[in-house]
Amino acid sequence: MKNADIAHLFESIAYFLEVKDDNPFKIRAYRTAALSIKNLGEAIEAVAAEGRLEEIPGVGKDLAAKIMEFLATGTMKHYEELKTETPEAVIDMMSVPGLGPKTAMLLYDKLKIRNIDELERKAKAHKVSGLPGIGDKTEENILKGISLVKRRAGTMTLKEALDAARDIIPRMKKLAAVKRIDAAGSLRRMKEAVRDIDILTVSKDPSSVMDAFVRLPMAKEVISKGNTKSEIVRDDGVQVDLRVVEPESYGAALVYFTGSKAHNVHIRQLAKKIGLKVNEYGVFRMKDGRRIAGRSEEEVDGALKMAFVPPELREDRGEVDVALEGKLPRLVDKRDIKGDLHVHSAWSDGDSQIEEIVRACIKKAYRYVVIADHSKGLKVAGGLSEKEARSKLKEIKTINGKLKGFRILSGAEVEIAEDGSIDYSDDVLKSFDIVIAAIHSGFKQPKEKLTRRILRAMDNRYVHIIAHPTGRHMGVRDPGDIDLEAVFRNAAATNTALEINAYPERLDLNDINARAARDAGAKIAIGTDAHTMEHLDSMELGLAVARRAWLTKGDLLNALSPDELLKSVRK
DNA sequence: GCCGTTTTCGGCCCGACTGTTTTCAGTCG
Repeated sequence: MKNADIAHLFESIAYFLEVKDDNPFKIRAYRTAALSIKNLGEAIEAVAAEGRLEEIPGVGKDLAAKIMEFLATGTMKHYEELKTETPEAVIDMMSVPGLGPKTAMLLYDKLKIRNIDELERKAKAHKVSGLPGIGDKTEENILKGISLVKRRAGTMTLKEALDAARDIIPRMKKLAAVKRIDAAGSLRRMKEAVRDIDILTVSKDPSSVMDAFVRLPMAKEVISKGNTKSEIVRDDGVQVDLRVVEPESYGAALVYFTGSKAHNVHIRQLAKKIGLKVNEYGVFRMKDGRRIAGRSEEEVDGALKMAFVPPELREDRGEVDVALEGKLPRLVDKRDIKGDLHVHSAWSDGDSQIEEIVRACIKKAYRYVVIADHSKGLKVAGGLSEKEARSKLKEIKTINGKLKGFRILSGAEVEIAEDGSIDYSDDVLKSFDIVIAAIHSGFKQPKEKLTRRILRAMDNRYVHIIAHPTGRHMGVRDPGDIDLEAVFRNAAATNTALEINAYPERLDLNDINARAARDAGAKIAIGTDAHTMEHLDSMELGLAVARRAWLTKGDLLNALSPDELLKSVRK
């Protein structure tokens, strides 16, 4: 899939044009197109082959031609040209917060700065202050920005962000001055990767809230502290922003600070068309400036004649139009989840005995758990021989005999070999309730081979679920080069479910792919891949991916009762 | 560069903050 490559090229072009001080709307057009292509649920090669490029929102004649050019030649002339005429140092410097194209270009022109280290040296030597429009303050801020860039390890996982927010929000909630408090931003949208944490509050006494915030024990550094907005950096480098608003603006502010930016732009355009203006303070009538909504998000969406859009959907992936029609899906909910479809026990590489897992799952109000230990092919993870697998089945039977209202489903996470065969014989496979097949080696194989392995595994009538289909590990390993559309089609055709693996660094399938898989007719299974009892909590993350994929409970195996599940996966 | 139940040309979301300015440019979300 070349989607990410093309999106990246368009984003780069946007930066180049910014440095050239080109038409800002043209720059926006490139960014819009890049986002649209990232959000695409299918390979852009396929869209191009069918002549549908201009159906992609934000892609017109020009950009369609550039995409075709890239697909045919592997390069884009416009990009290459801009790249040679734009100094790399300027693009580098723009990664420093507070440094935009204008200042970066100025620094490059006047001081011939070649990289960020050099910029740091010159700023420390006070060579930056005194340039036109730059004083001591700006120089100081550049140094602050550089230290921030150096410490910031890109993004954190959704789990890390949730943990950080859950460390801070309860402390702030205890303050008498805090009337309401919510996480906002990409964290509230439950995005798989989060850059900083945005928190929104209501208070009659903002300054005392700000004081308490910057004095939090985990606040290592205070970036800014104002009356309504402050920013801190935690000891682990995570930036946390806190804002205070009036109660009558809380809903509008929550919409605004939750984003996404593309979603906000879309609803503001929409508002304009019907004579309204939306900002972070409310919804206003254009003709007399009167506020008609703002206290709650429902009120804001309602004023725009939209159904309430759940935060997870606010990515400008069609949710605005569907909300206008009042046809948003009822997203799958925590209460719909009746079981975990992928848990490892101490039989292979898990920490816990089956009985302990059962107790933990009963606590979560589940009705079943699939104990899916590794198979003999994955020796490093203590994969079970056929004989051990039989002993495990016996133990499960014994424990099940003692349980009421809860059931252990016997499972295995089996290996998909190089040729797509499975490392247990059919006789062994059919003794399990649920068989999950997975690739654990050879992710870098060529697309055809990798795809064929998965397709063949799905053709096995005893394989019910494909685990972590793309094999990605955020920050460690990119997704394998796989023809996902072929996988989705075959999943539907063979009644093989595809997993949303809820392991924090996996989240695989991701939101976009899970939605495309469902649209292709595939069933989806959330599995935590838990190896410890804490890992069972990752269901929350898998559920977030499912919601961001627009899934309803009818799309998820986890929403079925044990009996329904066993019936549903039969081939 | 895209886009069109107000348009194929003339728009394109909206506001805050900061710093360096005497009215605004740059940056950010």
